[in-house]
Amino acid sequence: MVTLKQLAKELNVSISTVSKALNNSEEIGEETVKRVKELAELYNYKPNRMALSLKQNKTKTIGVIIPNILNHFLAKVLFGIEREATKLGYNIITCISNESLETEKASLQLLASGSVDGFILCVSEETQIKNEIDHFKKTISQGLPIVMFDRVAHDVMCDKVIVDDFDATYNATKNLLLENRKNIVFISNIDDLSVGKLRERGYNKAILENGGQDPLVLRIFKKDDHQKKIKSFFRKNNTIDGVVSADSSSAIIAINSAINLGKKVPKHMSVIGFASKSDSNHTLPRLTTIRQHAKVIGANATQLLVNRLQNMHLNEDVRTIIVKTSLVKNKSTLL
Amino acid sequence: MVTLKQLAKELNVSISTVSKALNNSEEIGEETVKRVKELAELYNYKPNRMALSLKQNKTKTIGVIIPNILNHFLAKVLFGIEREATKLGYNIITCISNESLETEKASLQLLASGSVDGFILCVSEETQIKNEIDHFKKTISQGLPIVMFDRVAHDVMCDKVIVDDFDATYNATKNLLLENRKNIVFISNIDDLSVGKLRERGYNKAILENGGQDPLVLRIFKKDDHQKKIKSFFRKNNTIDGVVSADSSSAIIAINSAINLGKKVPKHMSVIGFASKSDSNHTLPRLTTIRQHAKVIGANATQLLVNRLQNMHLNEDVRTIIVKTSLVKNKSTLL
DNA sequence: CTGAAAGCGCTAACAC
DNA sequence: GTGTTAGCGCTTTCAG
Repeated sequence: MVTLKQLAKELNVSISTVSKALNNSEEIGEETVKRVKELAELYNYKPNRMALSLKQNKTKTIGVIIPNILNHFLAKVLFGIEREATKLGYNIITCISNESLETEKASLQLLASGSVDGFILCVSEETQIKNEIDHFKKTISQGLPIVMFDRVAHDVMCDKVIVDDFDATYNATKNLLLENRKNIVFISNIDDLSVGKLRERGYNKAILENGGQDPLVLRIFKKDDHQKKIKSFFRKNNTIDGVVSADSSSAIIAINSAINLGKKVPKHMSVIGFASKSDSNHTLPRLTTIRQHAKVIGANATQLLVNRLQNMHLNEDVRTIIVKTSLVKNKSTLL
Repeated sequence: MVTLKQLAKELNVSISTVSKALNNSEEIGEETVKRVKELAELYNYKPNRMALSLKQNKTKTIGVIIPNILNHFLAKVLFGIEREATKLGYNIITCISNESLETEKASLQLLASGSVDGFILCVSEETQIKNEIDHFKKTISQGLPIVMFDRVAHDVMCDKVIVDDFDATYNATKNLLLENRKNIVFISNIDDLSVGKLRERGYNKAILENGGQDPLVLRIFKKDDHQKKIKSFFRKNNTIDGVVSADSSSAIIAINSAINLGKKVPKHMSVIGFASKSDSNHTLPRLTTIRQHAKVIGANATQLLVNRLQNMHLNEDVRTIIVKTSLVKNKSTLL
């Protein structure tokens, strides 16, 4: 890596002259600027980012902490964050908390010591269960803004980007009721999470408003054999004619299990689930999906953070952006 | 962020005393060390990473450039990299090339100017097609080691971690031949990639060796409607009794399409595909899968890089690690 | 127009 | 034992 010092030496000028020339300062003579720029070009000079960061006390880097990168939704948000960050001239340092509070804390700590200008994060499961928020508050009070997305800690004052989870399942369930479905089950493998709870409540509300049946919830746990659990549930509850799923995997398995049991989808059973476009290709008929617009969420979060970083002095009020889901109707439902 | 300077001032000692005390230098008096550490603890002092990086000319950060984070295999490798890097005391900066040569170049350039100590990357599709390697060579000659995984540029001298793609499909196809399948098709949506080509060749070899049929390849392109293409292929080629798939999506769609057309899997048709465990849950019967051990690949790549970083002076020979796939037999095949 | 010097936060060789 | 100083690469004020 060539430095200003080396360029200066070779050109027989001072370091500051080189620096100014490269930064198009008006102070430097035209001729000198030309000479400097040519040599810099030749040697492919790029200012050292660490030195710049140290000097300017900003890193142009965003710390991203997500609980699980193998979750397709979270990966997609990360994609959105990366793309927007790159566009705005920021890099991202990614840490994976693995749903662990300790790991989340450690990553926050580590990156807070000068590696990043701020954070975008999705709260880990353990953190949500234990309702710990001190580490977030501490980070913010150190002058590092945080933007939370999807799973957020409501008691932390910071910018947030969330999904209208409640409305999404409420509307999806309403849709199935409109199809005159009489026995709709809600399937979830994320009932520990804030968003999982919201989704369940949306379903509950729609069912209770309608009054035709009682809410019926099938909870899937990590240790379960998902296929076996769903299939045997359908076998025992033979009158199920509708499924609302809080996650994509359960929805896919639900359709395939129903077909395996000889049912026709959507003739005998309609299925709606939170999923992405590629997921919906994994069933025939294609899954009617609740889309969360993950990339938009990532982009929004990034914009919120960068905006705050660039207006730190203004001390703006915190904002919460709600990204509306949309219901993409495919062939696993009638209407 | 509290600095050494502030601690020194408050303790009425010099900056270097504080620094030495915190670094357990033998030079400093016991009493002083204690005072310093207590205050540092109180203020939660952490050395500034940028300053350290600048001083020591190493960032303890790895640049990771991957073509597409929405690809489950790549996301999983990233997960493996992150976990191993964290374990070894490194952070990762992630850039997504989006399969674009230009983006890949830009990321490499940007991070090479002092942000990272080295790179782990998977070559983008465009880069492979155009067979460009200058940017890699340049980076390496600047003193930044590169480790390539999965899709590699063979003409670049660097450490590599690859998969035995050829053997994997060769063996998988052999397996179907052992089941006495007579009309086996190879389905791929990645035939542009080096790994896609290797997988096809493995299939070809097994088929040709056997001599019962000619190789038969169905290529899926991004713009295609994958479901439609596979389903109509099966309709037109009604005697297909075996599928080897180079990607998970095609395998899943193949099974579900076959079932949709009234065939029994694996009675009438066996299917094997590259896929992960979670993918194999998306069909009933579960997909017999070729597992690539993505996390292991990520961990190996990280170890190679860190090892090289820590032994830069030794100038060791480059190494290529081949991570063997394994064939996980589920119920979409007979044997 | 150009250069010297200070300083970002830290470490380490070298005084005292 | 503790402090002074130089220097990592850069920007920027202030002198010349």
